Amino acid sequence: MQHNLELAVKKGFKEIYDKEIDTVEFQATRKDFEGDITIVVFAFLRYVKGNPVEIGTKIGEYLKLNVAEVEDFNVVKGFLNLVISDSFFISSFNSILKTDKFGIIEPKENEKAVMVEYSSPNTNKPLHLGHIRNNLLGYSVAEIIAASGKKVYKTQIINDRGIHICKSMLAWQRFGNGETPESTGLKGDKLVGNYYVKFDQEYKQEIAQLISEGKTEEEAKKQAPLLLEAQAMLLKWESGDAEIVNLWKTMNQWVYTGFDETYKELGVDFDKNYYESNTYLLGKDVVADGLEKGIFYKKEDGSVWIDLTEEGLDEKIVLRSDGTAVYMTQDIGTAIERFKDYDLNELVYTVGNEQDYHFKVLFLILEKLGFDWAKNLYHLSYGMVDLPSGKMKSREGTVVDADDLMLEMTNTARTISQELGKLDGYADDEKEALYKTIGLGALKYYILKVDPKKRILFDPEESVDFAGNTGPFIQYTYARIQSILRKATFDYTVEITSEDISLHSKEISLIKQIQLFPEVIQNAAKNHSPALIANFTYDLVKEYNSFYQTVPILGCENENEKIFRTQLSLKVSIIIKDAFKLLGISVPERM
RNA sequence: GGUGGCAUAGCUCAGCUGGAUAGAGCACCUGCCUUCUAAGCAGGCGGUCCUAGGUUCGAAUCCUAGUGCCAUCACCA
Repeated sequence: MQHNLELAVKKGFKEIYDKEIDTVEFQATRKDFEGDITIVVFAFLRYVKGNPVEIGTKIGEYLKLNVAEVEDFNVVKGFLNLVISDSFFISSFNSILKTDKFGIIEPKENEKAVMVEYSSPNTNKPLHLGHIRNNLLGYSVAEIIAASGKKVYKTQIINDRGIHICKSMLAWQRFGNGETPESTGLKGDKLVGNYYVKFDQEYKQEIAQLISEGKTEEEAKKQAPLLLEAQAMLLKWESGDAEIVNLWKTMNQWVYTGFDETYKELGVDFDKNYYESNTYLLGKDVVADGLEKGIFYKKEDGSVWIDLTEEGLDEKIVLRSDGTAVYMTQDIGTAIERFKDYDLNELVYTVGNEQDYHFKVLFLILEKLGFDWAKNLYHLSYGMVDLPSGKMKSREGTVVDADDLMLEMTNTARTISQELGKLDGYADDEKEALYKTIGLGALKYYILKVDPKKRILFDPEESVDFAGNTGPFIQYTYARIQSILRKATFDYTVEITSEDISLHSKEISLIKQIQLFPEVIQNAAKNHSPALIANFTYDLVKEYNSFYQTVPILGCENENEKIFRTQLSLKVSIIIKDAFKLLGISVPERM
């Protein structure tokens, strides 16, 4: 439509003013003016001198005469508002109605894929609210990119080695009395997390003790026996000490079992897991290679660095003096590994904005090393989730636990649903499944509707809303449409044309909103932003509810109108479902 | 101190590549359930778009400087 108009406007300018126009600027007509699409006339003043109203009027007249769909026009200041005919909207809707998976593009064969990394937890503690944001974002962005027409692989790199896990292991050895998830009934990740906290408590006591014996705080922190022991344990692990490796395997397995449960509840999954214990040695040979090429340089003590001062950054270490790898080394190696493992073109890292600098450096290094895909690496950087009390800290127990939070959301959904009491005839297990759908819908929407890069302040005291711009509001609209469709026992598969009906303004608004969906998906994929999908869906639902409340659907006197409105409802519900799927949110048949 | 991000209604957030009188939700106030589910709809109240300059026919949006909050600048991850 826009394309046709653009051509017509260009042609009109040629005929009226004998001028070539490069582009025509369109926007949706604001609600308070008459019309459907607006051409910004100001932009033409570059080509033709004169009064914008006059120019707008001439172009308007030309379009009305030469473009069938343009029924009428009006000019307000420098804005040319065009009224588009019903027949355009009706035939546009008909083709949308016929399109299965409208707006969603299937990945092409033989095209290179995108890998999305998210979650990537440490194995010493349970997942918390921060991980929830990470998981929801990563999962959703992967879904969105897939819907935009690309093959996607979801992955995570599990931080299963290092001093942090040794701390949990040591505390368990010391104070655990052989506790297991089975013996305690605790989820494995919770049990291990408890020992991580236990370590910290005991460690702090030792520090206090040392300070009272006259050490400085700094000395005490470095000399506390527990820490020294944990470090010794790490060395043993690295040398392959059987007992330590066994303990490590056992405790990690506890954690994985716990994580799997949380991931399942949250509704996220992965195509491939990478483990740091397998990758932490990667990248060293690449560093050697880069050293030879002169990209890196060696300091006197043997450590290897890269100088990025010309790029406005610092010098960065890529290999320790003892030859061991740092985080950066490993990330270089892992990235290369992934491009070997899969036929990739892009790689998205879902990691908090505290690591902006790290990724900037990583991408730059890979580019300097000459990997042509380095320009297609993207750090999906998101803001922290803070509590009113400040930052969440696992060691201090000031975290909102992921499992607890999901449970609470389900409980809230249960309470509200029971108060409303609309679920007569539902079996108990159906009800429970529904509470989960609604509770998680509320949580996921709450987190995904905000721009990833902004920080979220989460107040556990104030529960997440279930009314207004929320997940349940949108789910509710879906359920209401399903109710209508259940009652629509007539045949509504026949095609309605502009011969049969004329459109209500609410129907036009609704069709206009529907038309945006494909573009929104592409935009969301390009910007890595589920928030765009959320906002679109909310607008769609608002339009629909207004339509629903204003005009009768099943109660229509006119058969053709009844059919058309049922079709509209059906398509809106499908788009709600598809859009929410991109956010990882499911929709209920009733609520 | 250097670098990066953020700043819009009392609160939580939209605002696409600059375009009309800056939009939603929550909260507060008014109406609407004998009609398709009121987790809804219609309306009201509420704004120096952090500040000051600049570019432009036109700036919440772009540029510069400043202020505030956050992050980051380790042979930690």
